[in-house]
Amino acid sequence: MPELPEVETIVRTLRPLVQGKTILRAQALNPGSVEGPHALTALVGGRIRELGRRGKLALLYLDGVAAQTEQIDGLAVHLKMTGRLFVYPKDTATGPHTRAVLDLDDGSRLFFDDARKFGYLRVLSARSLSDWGFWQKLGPEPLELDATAFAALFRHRGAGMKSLLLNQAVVAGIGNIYADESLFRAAIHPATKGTALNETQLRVLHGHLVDVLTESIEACGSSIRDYRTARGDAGAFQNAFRVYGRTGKPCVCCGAELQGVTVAGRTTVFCPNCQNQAE
DNA sequence: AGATCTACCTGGTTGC
DNA sequence: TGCAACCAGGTAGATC
Repeated sequence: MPELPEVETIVRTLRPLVQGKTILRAQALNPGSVEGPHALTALVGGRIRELGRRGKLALLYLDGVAAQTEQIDGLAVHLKMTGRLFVYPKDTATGPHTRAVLDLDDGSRLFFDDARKFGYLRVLSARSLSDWGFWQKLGPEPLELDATAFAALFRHRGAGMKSLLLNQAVVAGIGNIYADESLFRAAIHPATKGTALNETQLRVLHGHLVDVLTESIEACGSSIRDYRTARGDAGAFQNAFRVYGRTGKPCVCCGAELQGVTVAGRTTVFCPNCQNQAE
């Protein structure tokens, strides 16, 4: 389940494989995997200038493409649960879960594989972005915020912290894993309202969130099931989880049994002893 | 405003 | 062995 560190790792491993190459052919094997006003074929002729990331979106920026009268700026990819981006050698056959293929001018093939079809590709243009509510509402990048700016996002929010961290309009790129891990490290109960936390507690949370994201990026992300880097390697950060996926196991700090509950519609794991419920 | 529920989708796991 | 039930989870949209 790619969140910010996994998408960042994919972008970093993909960059040397595709940067500078030109897209000769673009096919959507599953039409439902392409969103927005443009067909995937609008990318043909574009040269991949740079790769980037925004929240959980991987971004390919293109030079030199215009579809009809519109300038095409690039491609956004949301991997959701099971999406993967892989570069294969010339003539590699598509697999049962390949949803889209970009053929590059050196013969290599960039596959978008997605078993569950939750993920999508979206061709970017001025029109495509202005139509895209999710993009327009995306909150700031957590690794680009200082503690003061981070705290300001939550201070006046009445919703629970877990729900706020998962809300991409509040802060971008956090999913279930890093929400649980950062709340545990900060000793904050997932249901604590933003308004119930003081400036110091929010600053502490910011520090732990930055740590957890940075450590995970250094470990090339967390591989639970499907996630792989663009080179096909598994990440290693799953070995550093303190709460995620550890329901019923002892807390690494106090030994209490970790509790699994549903918060904000998600499986949530926390330590009932270390993470006190604030009012 | 916030919480909760449902839909989307299907491979993997669990239970009988 | 076979198969049904259930789970994982990000986002959109509806409802309370």
